[in-house]
Amino acid sequence: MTLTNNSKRRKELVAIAARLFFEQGYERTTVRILAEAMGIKSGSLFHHFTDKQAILCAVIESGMQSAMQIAHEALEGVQDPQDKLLALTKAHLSTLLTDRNAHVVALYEWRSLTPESLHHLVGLRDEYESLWRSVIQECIQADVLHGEESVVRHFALGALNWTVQWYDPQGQRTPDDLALALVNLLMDRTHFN
Amino acid sequence: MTLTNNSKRRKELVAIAARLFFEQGYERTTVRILAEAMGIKSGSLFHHFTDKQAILCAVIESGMQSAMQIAHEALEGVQDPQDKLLALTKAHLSTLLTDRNAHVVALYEWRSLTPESLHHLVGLRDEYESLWRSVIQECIQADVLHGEESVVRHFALGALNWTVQWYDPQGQRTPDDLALALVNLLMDRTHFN
DNA sequence: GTCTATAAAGAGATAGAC
DNA sequence: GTCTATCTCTTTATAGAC
Repeated sequence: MTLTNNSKRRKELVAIAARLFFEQGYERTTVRILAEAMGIKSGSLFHHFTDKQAILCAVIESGMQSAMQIAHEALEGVQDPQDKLLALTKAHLSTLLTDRNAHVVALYEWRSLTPESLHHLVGLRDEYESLWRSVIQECIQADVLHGEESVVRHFALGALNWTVQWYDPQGQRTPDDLALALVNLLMDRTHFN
Repeated sequence: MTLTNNSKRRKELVAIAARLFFEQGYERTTVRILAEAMGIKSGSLFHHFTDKQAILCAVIESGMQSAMQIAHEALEGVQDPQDKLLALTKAHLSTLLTDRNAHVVALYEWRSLTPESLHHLVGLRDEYESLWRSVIQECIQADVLHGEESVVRHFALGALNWTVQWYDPQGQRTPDDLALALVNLLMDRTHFN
């Protein structure tokens, strides 16, 4: 019951781990710190997860899945390519900056995964990137964006993923403001207000 | 002689540490691994550095200084705001992707610094960002870039800093190609070829 | 499912000889 | 400046009782 358990309790534990991995980084977060935050002793942790790395894997899986779900919801019913790009950008920043945990860990801590876990998760990552690929391709074909798709996509996602390094949730700008600013920067002249 | 030693030997050791921190991350690189790569025993390491974190500090300092120096050289004699932006972008990608070590560590491993080291290095970082601030401000005033300076700067640097996550040195694109692509993406329509 | 207790390994760092 | 030897502490993980 350890590997494929999606009980409410397990989700709580994964959420707590996500918060700590986000705040301190995976390597610096010990199993004792994790257990204490979960209200249990460190030995009990290994009843829920086979090892520490499995916790990271669960956090990253949860981060990718929530990013994917919110992105799909954001795109629902949207037709115009530029509107799609804005919606996708807002969705991405929303999971990154509002619920600043699992998605951030998914972006920054993949190096600590075992090859097996990486192999398991790489499909999710590719699925998410495919969403971006198709929307950016549409924008290029509609002539509102210019450049090679893969380069534009990597630059856009880089600009977004780096926001976690400088964004201040207490500041005056909302994630949606930032999304608008990026899309306006990438496209010729201002199209949105 | 440990703290303020810039001998050739010390620079070699810092360069080796930079490579390992870049490849495996700071936390996962043990002092034994460092020492082995340096051709000495782990005990000898502490003749050169007070502790492990001091090695990281030296690596980051070296990364910031080389980024700064190359940026200054790139800007020398350049007058046009767009040309300055392109030069600065090329310089940044050059230190990040060609000599893929100390500058990358400087960007990604600041969380493992002690408050004292951070305080020591934050001035260097601010100095480097000021270069970017002034060039982007010039571009906005010259009407070739649009938006708030700080937002544009963070997005541009984010897009650049994220390249280390996906750039393939064996691929067909050079760092200079990428720099051109980014500047063209940020500015209205294509200005450079 | 959680506890206590602890094994086993690895980490950073030190001391003193050469 | 490097070595050997080792200390001390922390880490992940396990075993068995409750």
